[in-house]
Amino acid sequence: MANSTREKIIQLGDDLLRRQGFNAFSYADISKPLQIKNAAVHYHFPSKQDLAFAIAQWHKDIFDRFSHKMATKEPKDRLKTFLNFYHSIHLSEKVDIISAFATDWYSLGPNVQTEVQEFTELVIEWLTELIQEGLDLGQFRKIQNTRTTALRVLSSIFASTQLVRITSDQDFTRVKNSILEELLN
Amino acid sequence: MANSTREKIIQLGDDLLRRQGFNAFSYADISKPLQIKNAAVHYHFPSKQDLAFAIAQWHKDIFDRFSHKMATKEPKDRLKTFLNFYHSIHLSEKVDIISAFATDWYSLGPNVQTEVQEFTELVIEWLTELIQEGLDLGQFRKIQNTRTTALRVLSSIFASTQLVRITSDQDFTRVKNSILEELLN
DNA sequence: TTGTAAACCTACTAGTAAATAAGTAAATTA
DNA sequence: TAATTTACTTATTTACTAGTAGGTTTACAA
Repeated sequence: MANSTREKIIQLGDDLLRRQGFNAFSYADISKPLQIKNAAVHYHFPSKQDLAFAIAQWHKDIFDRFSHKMATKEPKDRLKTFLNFYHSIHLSEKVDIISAFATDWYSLGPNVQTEVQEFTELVIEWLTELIQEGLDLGQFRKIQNTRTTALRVLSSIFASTQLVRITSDQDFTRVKNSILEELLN
Repeated sequence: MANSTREKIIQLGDDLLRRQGFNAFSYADISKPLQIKNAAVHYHFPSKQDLAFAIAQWHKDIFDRFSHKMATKEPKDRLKTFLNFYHSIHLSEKVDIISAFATDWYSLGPNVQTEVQEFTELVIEWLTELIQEGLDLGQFRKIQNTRTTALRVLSSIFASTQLVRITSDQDFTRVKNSILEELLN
């Protein structure tokens, strides 16, 4: 059911959430492009919170599949793929899903918040393990505590998707390369 | 006129913008606490864009005074003061003004965008100069291109004000100390 | 063939959003 | 003192918001 209405709503909702923010889009912004009625969106997601929850869940699923597919690759390549993934986000004028949820944090219900927290922890742990493996294999340089390094990689990269909206495109590439240079031996 | 109604509106608007986002607060959220009417807010700021513009301008003024006051201090102390300033932001459950504007970027009119761009460039340049001076004085370690370093400091720190909403308080301190350790000799 | 459930639609409500028109009291200026 | 301006209020308007009640179509199962 890759192209079911439900799936289309989630994908478009995700797009709007990350492009404009949770409070900047309405059910009409979803129903119109999909050529369905307002009520049809409410049929699949009774409240906007339900939609937010589904979007968070969707990202958890995607990341799960991503990390499984990457499991066999070596740390260096995993990091590069991760950074390139964020590069594509920035090119599509969206921001990272974590920072999108973070800015609208106080508009989210408790169950959505929990889901986002779980997803974020998943990403941080994945990055932490990646860095630890890279260190063990001698591919990476030891900088600081692994979680701290993971946090700095994550925050640098996702702040960049926001910052480049204001400054210039080049600044993203700068930061991206700087992260690689810093870590790689 | 530090406590004029106009000033109060700007300060409360700034607070709401950075706590909830531009599209998550209304003129009622401003008028009620100030015990004035909706229309009184419109008297000072005919449109919400005008308010956003005034907030951006306000931050430019504040930063201007801040950088003048800091001009005589040495790079190391300037950086520490800068980081502590962001620490206080995070403690007040707000996010940095730049990232607040960045997330709601496509809700902003062109003149507001220009104002925000000018402010952001001001901060980046200030940081770049600070780092360059620190290097010249031998207080800082050379890592990369100075602007790149400035961008990484800025993005790390302001992403952290968002990220800690999701993860934990400790994570902010981690990142903050990591920035200092990385730069300082 | 009948029953049922999924996936909608039509039509609506109640509430809230930004914004405006017109009026007023108090202070400032000519 | 008269005229004007500042800083509001009262009272609306227009447009949109999330959300709902109830009806319709389609497909599939009993």
